[in-house]
Amino acid sequence: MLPGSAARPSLNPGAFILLLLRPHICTHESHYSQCHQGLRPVIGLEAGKQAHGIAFTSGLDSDYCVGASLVNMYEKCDEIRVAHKLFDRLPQRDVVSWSALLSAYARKGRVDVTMKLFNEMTDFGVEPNIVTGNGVISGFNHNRDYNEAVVMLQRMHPEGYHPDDTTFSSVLSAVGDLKELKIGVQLHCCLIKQGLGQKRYVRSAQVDMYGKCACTLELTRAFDEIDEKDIGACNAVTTGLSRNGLIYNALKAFEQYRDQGTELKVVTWSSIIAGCTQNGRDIQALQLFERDAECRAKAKLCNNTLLVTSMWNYCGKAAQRFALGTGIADDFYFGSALIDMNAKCGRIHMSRLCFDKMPTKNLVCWSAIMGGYAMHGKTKEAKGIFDLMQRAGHKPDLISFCSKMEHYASMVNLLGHAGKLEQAYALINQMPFGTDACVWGALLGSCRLINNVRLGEIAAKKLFELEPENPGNYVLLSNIYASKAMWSEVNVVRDIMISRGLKKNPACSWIEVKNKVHMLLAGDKSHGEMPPILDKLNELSVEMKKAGYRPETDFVLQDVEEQMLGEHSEKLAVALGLLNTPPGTPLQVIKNLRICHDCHAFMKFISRIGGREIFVRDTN
DNA sequence: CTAGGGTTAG
Repeated sequence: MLPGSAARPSLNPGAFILLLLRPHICTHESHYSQCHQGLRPVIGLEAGKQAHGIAFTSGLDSDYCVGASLVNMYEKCDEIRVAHKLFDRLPQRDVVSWSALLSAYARKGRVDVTMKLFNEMTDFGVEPNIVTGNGVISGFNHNRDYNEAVVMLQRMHPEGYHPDDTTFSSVLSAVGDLKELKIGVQLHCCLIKQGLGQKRYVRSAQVDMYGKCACTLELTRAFDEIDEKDIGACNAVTTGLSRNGLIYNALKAFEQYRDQGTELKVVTWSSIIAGCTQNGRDIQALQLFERDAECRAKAKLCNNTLLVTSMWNYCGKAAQRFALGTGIADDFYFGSALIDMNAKCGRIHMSRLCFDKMPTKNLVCWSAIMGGYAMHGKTKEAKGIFDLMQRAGHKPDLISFCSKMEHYASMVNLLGHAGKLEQAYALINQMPFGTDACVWGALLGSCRLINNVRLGEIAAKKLFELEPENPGNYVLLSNIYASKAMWSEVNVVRDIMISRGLKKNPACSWIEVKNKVHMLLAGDKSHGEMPPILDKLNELSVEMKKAGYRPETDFVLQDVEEQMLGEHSEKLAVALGLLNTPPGTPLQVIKNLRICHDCHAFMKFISRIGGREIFVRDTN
């Protein structure tokens, strides 16, 4: 929305346009302070187009400064073709507009075009400068073309540009991602020689690089040598330490910094929370995130990694309320986290809303929504997103391939559940980028459904190579054998399990009721409400039988051990939820193993007769 | 005269 005071004559019109264009990336405080003179920052492509319109009608669009800014704006809004067209029409093209265009192509991963234009600009009588090179490097980094970033540095050097602090900061980051410690150390030496050793960005970039290369000693030294430890340095040391498992030290650094009283930014919080959750410190993560009494009461129960999901569910909603009010949700990282969180909590529709709301999207956002759809078995939507993403010019990377893997896995699941095992197997063989455990796991699970020994053995063989430590695969295969009374094969699989020291994970489900998380083990007598839960289940099974429901006896065999102990844990959790929440409340259950067919039928039935939304997810 | 392009941490 354009501010009403747009035509305010006291403002220099050129400056006004710049104000309008700049804040969509909202980084410079100076712009904010200027904005406070009656102008509010505008965000997104629509606003940018309006600004372009005003520039056009006032004839300012031919100004070469405004032009360069417009090129930049269109690129940041993911409209590189418009940006290039605008560039071509600029009456005057100087090093700044060239640089804007170059970094635009670099950000898109168009290495060829970038380098072609880089060579071409001299023919037009415009000499690239250090900022041009830095822009290209930054663009490559942004697109995770780290190798290209390093190559660009090497290219700049003989051409007589002296790398500056910006160059070193971004190249160090790239080198870290490449884990090229040797180059990192060389750069460290170079920058000291050039007297850039005390620059702020360079310092935290060094800490970051050593962290990414797993050199915690050097990391700590680099951090200690920083005289003025600012927020960037602290974020770098925190992530660097927790990324290498030194979560205790990371927390210490974080707390030291927090207690200085300086304002913490979203990245600081998210990095320490990510550090905690990745290192099994869920409770700390929870406490850090929300020091709320209610939440802490819950934290006492939260001593299991799986409960992170539940924590996100609770904290995530609060975070979302906060984020949507402040515009933080538009941030790539936060936005992606919201998309991911909502999907994991069964709110795929909300994920899509968050995704659609983001004014500009990067690869991570696309991957998050695609992964969400894949997670929910919505293969058509996932595929649609994948195609849209490519049309939007994003090169799928490892993460999108992982999502794509999940997408394939859910296709395999769908085919398998429809009894089309051969087709599922054929699909796996056609996968263009190799396979992984989740795809084979889907096939094995499907084989168990209809007890197909031949394909089950193929899938299991792959899985035993890919994840020899996962007991679930052995159990599934032995169950397939058991269903066909192939007892000697059952014993062989059991023996392998024993010889590898693997035990079947005990089945366990979690449910959140009245802000408390309850853990239910099959046949667990320690839960205080077990008698009413069992009564409720009896009552339900009577109703179900009346409605013509017959338990699928074969599948009861599936988890003989769990069955012997009593009711499956997810049934217990649902019964607890039914007893303790008003009618119509949705129930969310998390289970550590896969849900069995019988329980699935049970859930569907309860959902129908009780008019409840029931959401059960496993650990994947 | 100035403005416009590039800097780290999840």
